[in-house]
Amino acid sequence: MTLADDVIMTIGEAARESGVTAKAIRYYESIGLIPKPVRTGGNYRAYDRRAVETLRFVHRARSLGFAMEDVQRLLSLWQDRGRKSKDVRTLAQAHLDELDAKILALESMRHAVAQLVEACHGDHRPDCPILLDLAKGRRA
Amino acid sequence: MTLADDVIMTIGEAARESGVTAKAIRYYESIGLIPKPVRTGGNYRAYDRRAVETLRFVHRARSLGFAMEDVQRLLSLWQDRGRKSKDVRTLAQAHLDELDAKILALESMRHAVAQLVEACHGDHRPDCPILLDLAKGRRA
DNA sequence: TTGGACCTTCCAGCGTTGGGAAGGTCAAGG
DNA sequence: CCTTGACCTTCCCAACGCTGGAAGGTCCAA
Repeated sequence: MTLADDVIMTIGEAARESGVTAKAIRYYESIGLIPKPVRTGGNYRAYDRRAVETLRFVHRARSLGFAMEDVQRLLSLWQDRGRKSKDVRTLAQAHLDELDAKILALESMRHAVAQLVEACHGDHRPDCPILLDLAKGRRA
Repeated sequence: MTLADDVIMTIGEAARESGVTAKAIRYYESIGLIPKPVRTGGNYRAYDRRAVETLRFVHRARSLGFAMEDVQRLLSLWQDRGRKSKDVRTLAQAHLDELDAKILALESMRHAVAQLVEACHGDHRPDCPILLDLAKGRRA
């Protein structure tokens, strides 16, 4: 146990514990992704262990590339005891498909750019197949 | 020759010829990526063959994933007769490295998400390794 | 009491368009 | 000549997911 059950943190501490910046935490709150925390006498946001766990959940989901909308749905499913794992899996599978599409697009670009780089001798002379390609559009 | 030397086009025609939308052409002009075209009596932008070639150049560069800043530099190099092909190649190589980095990052995500999807049986039951992972942070 | 580290809210901006409103221009057809 | 409709103009807003900064309040320790 790193955290006791009754620990109350400021936004800065919650940020360090969760990996989400304080700015981002306020932003998540503003868009309704996470609930509004209670406030201290000095109007500071006060986070408990549970809130920090939620933040960590969000942080991990974001780091896996899930869009905010997906994170919202994942959070709902997480908190829904009656969820069907199928719904979670479907969401993740859709994200996987998106990742694949992005990777394919990037690899296609990578291939084309790599060919151009290879074709260019890269010396002091002005002749350059890269510029010729961009200008005329020859795709080998 | 598809285009005669003295053809003058409206923004819509230039858009169709170049692959860049009219909206994007105006944007490129607003940020100084392309020069301001002359205007007709009715205040319409008038593009000649050269301008459309430039737009096509931009379009191809963008489609290869070059950032606007890079496109700007590529345009300059293109128009510089005294350029060194080395400079062009260096730019393209840097972009290639960026593409590789992005692909690696996405593939790392893809790997993690794929594992989660595989681990989840995806039926009517609520138990779901995906949510467990996001919550507890176990990365296999 | 003073300093400095933290917190607060609000506003603005990043990049690359796309959408849409409100209005001007132009060519063709009646 | 007038209308129609396709095109053009400028301008502002939305998207994404935050980040930065300004102006000011709170808290703790020396």
